[in-house]
Amino acid sequence: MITEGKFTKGTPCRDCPLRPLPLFRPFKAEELAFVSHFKIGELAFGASATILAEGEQSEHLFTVLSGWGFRYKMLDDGRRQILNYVMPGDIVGLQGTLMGEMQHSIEALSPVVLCVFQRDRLAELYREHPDLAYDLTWIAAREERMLDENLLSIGRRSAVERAAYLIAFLYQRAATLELFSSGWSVIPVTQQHVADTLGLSIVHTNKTLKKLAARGLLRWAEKGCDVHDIDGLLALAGWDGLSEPKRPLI
Amino acid sequence: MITEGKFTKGTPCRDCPLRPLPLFRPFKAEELAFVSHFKIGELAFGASATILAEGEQSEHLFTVLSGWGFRYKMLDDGRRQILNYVMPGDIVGLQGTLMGEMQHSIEALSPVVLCVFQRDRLAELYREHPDLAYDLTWIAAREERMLDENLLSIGRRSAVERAAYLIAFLYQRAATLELFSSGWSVIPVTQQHVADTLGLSIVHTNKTLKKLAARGLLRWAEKGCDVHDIDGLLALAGWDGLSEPKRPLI
DNA sequence: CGGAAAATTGATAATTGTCAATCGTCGTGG
DNA sequence: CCACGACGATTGACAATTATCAATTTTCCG
Repeated sequence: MITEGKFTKGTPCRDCPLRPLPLFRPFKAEELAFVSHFKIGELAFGASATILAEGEQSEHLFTVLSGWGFRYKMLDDGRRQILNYVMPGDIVGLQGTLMGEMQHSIEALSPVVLCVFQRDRLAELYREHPDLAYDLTWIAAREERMLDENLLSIGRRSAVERAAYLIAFLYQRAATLELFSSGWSVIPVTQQHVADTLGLSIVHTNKTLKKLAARGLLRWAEKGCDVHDIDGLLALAGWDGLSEPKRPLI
Repeated sequence: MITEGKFTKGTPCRDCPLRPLPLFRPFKAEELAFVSHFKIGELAFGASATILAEGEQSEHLFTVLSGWGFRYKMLDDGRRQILNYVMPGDIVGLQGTLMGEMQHSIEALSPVVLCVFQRDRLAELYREHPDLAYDLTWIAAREERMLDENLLSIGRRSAVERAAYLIAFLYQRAATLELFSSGWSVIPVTQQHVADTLGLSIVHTNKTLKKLAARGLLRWAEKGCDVHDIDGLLALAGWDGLSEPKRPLI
């Protein structure tokens, strides 16, 4: 298990594999130039590595370039709550960068590569590139929106509804990123991750997922959850699904 | 019940009653000048008025000048989840302003007065006042942090711990705003609000609060919760409490 | 005074958690 | 190639927590 990430120079932003996705809003040439300058390299982690730890002063700001991870907090006695998942295009470490210490940890679910940005230059970003500054706020507001949904789900949905919501949520996020191109759609989480996201015990989570499988909505596959019927999941959760217009990528 | 707010010219920012609080970071003269110009008036609501409704296009951006409110979402069948509370100095409507439609509603707990900002001028804020833009992002990150804590609480704490956490959280936020100057400390919520925040039923919430009262940690007073032993609540919740350095006010 | 909203209570039911195994898969070392 | 061990999934039995139902009581206000 790699805990320290491996640093490399990485690919230049102009060759960014993410930016061409239809999901992301177009980027002005000067913005691209600035971001290229803002990025100082890449950091690679293995699956289950700790990317950022609670209590750390984060020196840098990151964008996920590839891979899946999750943000979580723990209580003193070890109870863990997964707050949200991070996927390509997500910004990571912003809370820590703005407010000092990280108040949550981030762990890799699969091998993860981050773009590394120099914290010092953030002021320059705000000074010289108001559009990018706006984008940062936008991205923070988007995270808030996801957390609102999660809170609603954990607080008020039943176990089955909650599970359906979570799987549908992850499926849709990954689908818009075109992570399922290869034909099947496996979300790389264990049932323990699902349990820690839903606020349920592992045993009850297992029984709940079985119910969803019995309805033909999903199947538990090798190393994750294979979605069979996204519409069924959405209906069961009573959720409209993600409504994401074009979003910024930094 | 007032649903439409009453609009007035309001007090000029230079006489803002909030800004002098030690909680808020100092403000440069030019920032004050811009914000004065950014603010177009005030909007007053009565207790239990709907300040913003899910689905609305919000024309404006607001800062709470006085009063308590809460943000919430509902499922189709009426189940309600309170996401967070809003208090003086909090920004309201940012999600809607940035991303289009509001995805949650906001209701007043007590009479509330908002400062109203012209949405159109937001671009100008980003262009001309990078420090204020930074503050906006900072405030969004702060909200995210509070939501993280809430999520941890709802997902992983027991009913009693959850209730203790919530009351301590609200108490501390109000205390830093010096809302309890008059000697006693009553949080203006009903048990239904507590229930909808904790994700519990009203009956079980009542029994849970009784347990806290039996331990001498609080008492249910007229129109709210009177905190008797904040340290006891913090200890019971296993929570360190709010750690807020100076924060920006817009 | 009357009525409505909020708080309280006890009884009972449903949901979810805990315990204790078992099973399956997979990678490693012999 | 096979045994071993680790981790994750699965199960059944039972316990604890939380929800629901159905009153009552209390408080608040016009």
